[in-house]
Amino acid sequence: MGRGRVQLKRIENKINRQVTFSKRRSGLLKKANEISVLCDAEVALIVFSTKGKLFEYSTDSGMEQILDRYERYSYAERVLVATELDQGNWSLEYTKLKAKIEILQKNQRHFMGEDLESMSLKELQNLEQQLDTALKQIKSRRNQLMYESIAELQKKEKALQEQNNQLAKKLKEKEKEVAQQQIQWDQLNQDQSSPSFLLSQSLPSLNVGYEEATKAKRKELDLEQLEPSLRLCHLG
Amino acid sequence: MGRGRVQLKRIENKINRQVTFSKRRSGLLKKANEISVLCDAEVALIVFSTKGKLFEYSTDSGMEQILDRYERYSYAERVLVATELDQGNWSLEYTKLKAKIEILQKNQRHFMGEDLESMSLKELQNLEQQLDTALKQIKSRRNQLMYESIAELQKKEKALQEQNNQLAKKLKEKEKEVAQQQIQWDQLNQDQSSPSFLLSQSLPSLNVGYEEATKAKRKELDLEQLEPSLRLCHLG
DNA sequence: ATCTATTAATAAAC
DNA sequence: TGTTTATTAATAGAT
Repeated sequence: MGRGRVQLKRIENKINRQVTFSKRRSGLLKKANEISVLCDAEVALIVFSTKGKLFEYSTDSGMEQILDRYERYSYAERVLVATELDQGNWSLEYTKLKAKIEILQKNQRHFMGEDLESMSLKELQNLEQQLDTALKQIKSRRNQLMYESIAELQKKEKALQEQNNQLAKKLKEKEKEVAQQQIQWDQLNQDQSSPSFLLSQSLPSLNVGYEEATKAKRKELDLEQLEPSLRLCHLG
Repeated sequence: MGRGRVQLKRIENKINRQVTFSKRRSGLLKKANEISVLCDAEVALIVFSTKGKLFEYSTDSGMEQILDRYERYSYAERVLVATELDQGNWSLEYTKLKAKIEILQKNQRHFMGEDLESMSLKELQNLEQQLDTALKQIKSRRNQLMYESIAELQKKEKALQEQNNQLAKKLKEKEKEVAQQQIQWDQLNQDQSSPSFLLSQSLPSLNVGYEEATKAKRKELDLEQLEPSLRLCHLG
């Protein structure tokens, strides 16, 4: 039927094959429907194009029901055949897996942010949410490690800062001490330079004055200098 | 085709119907085979006669194979097509998404490292690679931020450490200075105390005793108290 | 997608 | 069922 007859073999021309597929497919579906109606038969027709697109026809009883009926009907026979051909199971498994991978890859494209044009907002939202969940698991361990690292560094920083403050404080006090002694030293120096000639004249009252000043100074040091250092040791 | 056309309705005459069924059945199977061969399509055809007898055709990949593929493929898609027709756009979207989510979730289980028993090595390899790629993108930004944070903390730590060292150094020098002045002071004190007790012999030894005790104490504190605290700073 | 020449399918009869 | 035949339907190739 058509201009010239066709051989029953795969049409190599891609375009021709596609066109023929389209035409014959509709014809097949039509005939499936016709026999179903005319002859009161239950028909299920499944066609996958080369590209993997699905076309189907089924009597109004519904595809699922017919397939169930088929399963029931052919159960015994099929089990036998399957057992007999359990050597052929291998290539069967292969085809099975191939088909599975087909689906996985399609979804994986979405997981990888590709092929998103075909997705609705809602679908994208779902995808995003699921990806978030998946990522959380994997990021978890790494984050944990990094957070620990940061926390430790911060702790270290804090400790160093504290020590820094302590040292600064101590330093300041030491400087004060130095300044104080400088003053004393200067005073002494002064006291000595003028009474130095009195000293040779043996003036005793100066000695008492010196003792008193030294004693006071010593007391001050004990309180202000030694105590802080002790405190530091306790804190360190 | 045939003598006179036929209406598309059930043939009431039982004999006619049976005859037509037989003829059309073989025609249908033939055409199914033809499209399969010509167009490289996967076809499954199941026909139950009124009497319940089964006739079937399937591409050489095998009926079971095709039905499995159908189940997988149409699980989501079929629901769409079926409901697309008699439902409005709104519930259409809903059904569509529901079906799609179903598929996504199945694959997402794999993406989340669950339900892996059912996966082949090849599938697992694919999954792993895809996940790696996807994760890289998302981890990138976060890692960048965290690395920056760590680097900054380390820099800060180093600066503080340096400052600490500087302070410790300065402190040491100040102490040295203090000690130096102490010596000078003591010397001065001695120079003064010997001529002074020549003048007043009443209670000079008490003063000397005080001086000596104070000096000893001071030394002890410098060595045992201040040094450890400095050491601590270097280690901190 | 639409058209048409041609083949294929098949209804009716045997 | 299988054949034959008249007729319609399907469709290959072209537009």
